[in-house]
Amino acid sequence: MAENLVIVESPAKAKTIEKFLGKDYLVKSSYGHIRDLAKKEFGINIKKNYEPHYIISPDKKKIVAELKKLAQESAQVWLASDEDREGEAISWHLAEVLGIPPEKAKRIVFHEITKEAILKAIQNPRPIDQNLVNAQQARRVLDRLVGFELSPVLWKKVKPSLSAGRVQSVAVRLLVEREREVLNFNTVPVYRVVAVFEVAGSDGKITELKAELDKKFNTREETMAFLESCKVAEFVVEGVETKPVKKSPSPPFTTSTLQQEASRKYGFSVSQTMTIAQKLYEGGKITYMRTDSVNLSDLAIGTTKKAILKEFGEKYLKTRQYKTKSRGAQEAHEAIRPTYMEHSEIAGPANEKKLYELIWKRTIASQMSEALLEKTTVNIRISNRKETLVATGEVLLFDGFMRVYRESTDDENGENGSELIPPLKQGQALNMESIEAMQRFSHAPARYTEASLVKKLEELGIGRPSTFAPTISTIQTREYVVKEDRQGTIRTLDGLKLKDGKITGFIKNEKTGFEKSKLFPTDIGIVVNDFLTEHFGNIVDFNFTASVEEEFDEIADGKMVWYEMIHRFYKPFHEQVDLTQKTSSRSSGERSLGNHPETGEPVVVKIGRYGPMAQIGIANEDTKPRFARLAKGQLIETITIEEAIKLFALPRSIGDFEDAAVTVGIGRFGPYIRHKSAFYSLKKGVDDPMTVDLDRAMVIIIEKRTADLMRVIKEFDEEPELKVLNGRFGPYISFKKKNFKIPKTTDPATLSLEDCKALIAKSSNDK
DNA sequence: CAGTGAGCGAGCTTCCGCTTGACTT
Repeated sequence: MAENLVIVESPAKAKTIEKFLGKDYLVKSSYGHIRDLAKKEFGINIKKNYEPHYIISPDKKKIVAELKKLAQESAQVWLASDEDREGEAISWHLAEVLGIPPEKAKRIVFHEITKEAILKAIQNPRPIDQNLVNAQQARRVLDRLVGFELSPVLWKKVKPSLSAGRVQSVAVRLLVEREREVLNFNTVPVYRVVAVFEVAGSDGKITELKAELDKKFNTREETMAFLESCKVAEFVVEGVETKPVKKSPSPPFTTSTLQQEASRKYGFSVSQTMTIAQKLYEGGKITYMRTDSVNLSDLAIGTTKKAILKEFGEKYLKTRQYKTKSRGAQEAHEAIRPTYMEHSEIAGPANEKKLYELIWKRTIASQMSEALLEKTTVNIRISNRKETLVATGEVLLFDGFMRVYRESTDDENGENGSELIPPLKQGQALNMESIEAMQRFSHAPARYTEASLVKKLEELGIGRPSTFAPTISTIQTREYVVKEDRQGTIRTLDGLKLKDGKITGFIKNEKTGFEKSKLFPTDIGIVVNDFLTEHFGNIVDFNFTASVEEEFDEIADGKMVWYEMIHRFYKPFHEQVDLTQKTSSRSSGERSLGNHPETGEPVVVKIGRYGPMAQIGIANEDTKPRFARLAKGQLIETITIEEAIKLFALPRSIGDFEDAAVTVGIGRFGPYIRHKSAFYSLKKGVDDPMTVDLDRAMVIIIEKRTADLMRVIKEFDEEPELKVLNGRFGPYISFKKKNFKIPKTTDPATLSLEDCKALIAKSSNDK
């Protein structure tokens, strides 16, 4: 039996550390937190100074029992969870559960997984920092109180099963506010003018020089007048300015910057990025992937330096240490970097290779020289106008870090003046080749992607590296938000061109409103957000987290008592919850669209029991209202009365087949055909429910019937409720609406009724 | 799975932050 038991948070970390420590040390992992607040009565005794009631999480019972046993058998237990608020609390919970008095606990911390760092940590144990633990308890209790008091208000006032919380509700608010900015954006066209000049070099070769006018015109008339004057104008170089520009590399990856870059460069969702990174981490290929630190260990900087010298030479080397700038960072780990910098690539699945290379390049680049550019600006005077034409160009003098890595931006229509400027002298007259004026529309702020929302949350200090991906998925599973593509429309732009003394008009088409994998708030998201901002504005305030974080820091410094801080927050908050429960009315987001043009009945849209819907007419003794669900992409806030009325064209009857009526409608899962009480989905992008005809419907019905036949591997006359079917995950047994697995070694076609029943019985016994 | 659109109303839902697998119909 080992003399020493070391407990860390992550099993992969345990494996690595065990190698450094040798035989006398057994290194185990707690798999994160082992206890949490009970669910009953908040798990908090509000009357008794908010005393938390912790229980061992069900999925941790096994590991806790194992750790308990090992702790008893060991002479010493080293608590080596991360050095931050949560890590300190994990150690404290472990000490409590394993029966170690906190003052006797051997708490050790290290920020990098190297032999030196760990041996040093072992030599410097300390007691558990109770103040830091209390800061964590305050954080935990506050989040529970907010979440478990606000959510039930929503169940009562909006819809059951909804949720609210310090983090998710702000995330939704950001999306709702951005959506409104986009929808209310007033786009205005202006004319942008670009002139092309021909410049002869010393060798007689002609190069083009493009210059943009420093003014944009609002009307066609103004633009025409400008071009008219250019017909007779002379163009002279007024000034040439060149200045050197340095570009520095970005710091190494944190969780949030990795999610952003993987999204921009490869289109990965944030959870996809985290799953791939987890694989790389478990395989020992990268350091820990949930971090807010940009710090690199000395060892890492050393090996990075070596790799740069070997691949690119001394000219490209410039080592540096970066400082974290994000709010509330706790820096328990290093930045995300390759474990071994000498491996510029790895073997494995394509996505893992891609992400690894991205991390490798980013890390390498962070220790490379700045890129040197020369930026040139040329001002060109127009003899008969006061406006100036400006040409800008950039020349790369030394690539530096850009040789391996360039960061992408969220701005898709980024236009960089990176053209080469021919040598020019002040006072030089230029030969105008043509001038083009093109309409350009101002565009609304961009909608958030998953990754850009994470970026924003991090800027506001809301959420942690371990919760960014789960938060993004929570707001989607609650259906506050959908991730979607939008087709967009074509818009026609007006253009004017001056060439050879003549002005001609032309048009150009441009795609607008096109969106790819963007987050859109739903009606539920909007209604919940408006309700929360109206009644609990302080909780969904963008600075709420930042201000409570300041108080948590005070608690951690021993300058504030944690439950007193909670009390100051809870008292007014709870009163507000009570007041809202009692006085506010139900919130359905109802919006009146006016009256039906033919029948005069009122048309309204609101959230009903089954989601957003339109209603024509009101319920009373003689009239019954009609209902229709809103289509995908339609919002209560923006739908027009015409669009709403159109929804009532469905379901429509399209004829008879096999002596039964065939109808077409749109349901919760999209457009469908209904025939003899069976449903058949319409093909996405192929069939339109408004135009689909009987012939096409018959084809769909027959296709579905054949597909269903193929699905059946075996049926039994004696037991019609039992079937062997082919499903998404392979063959399975279906019995009384329940499904059962078939062992992979068994050929499903050979199963007898008895075999199936045996498999069902076996599966039931396992549970 | 998809149709519906009220108030007889059981019992349930829910937070954030640490960690990984389990395992889908």
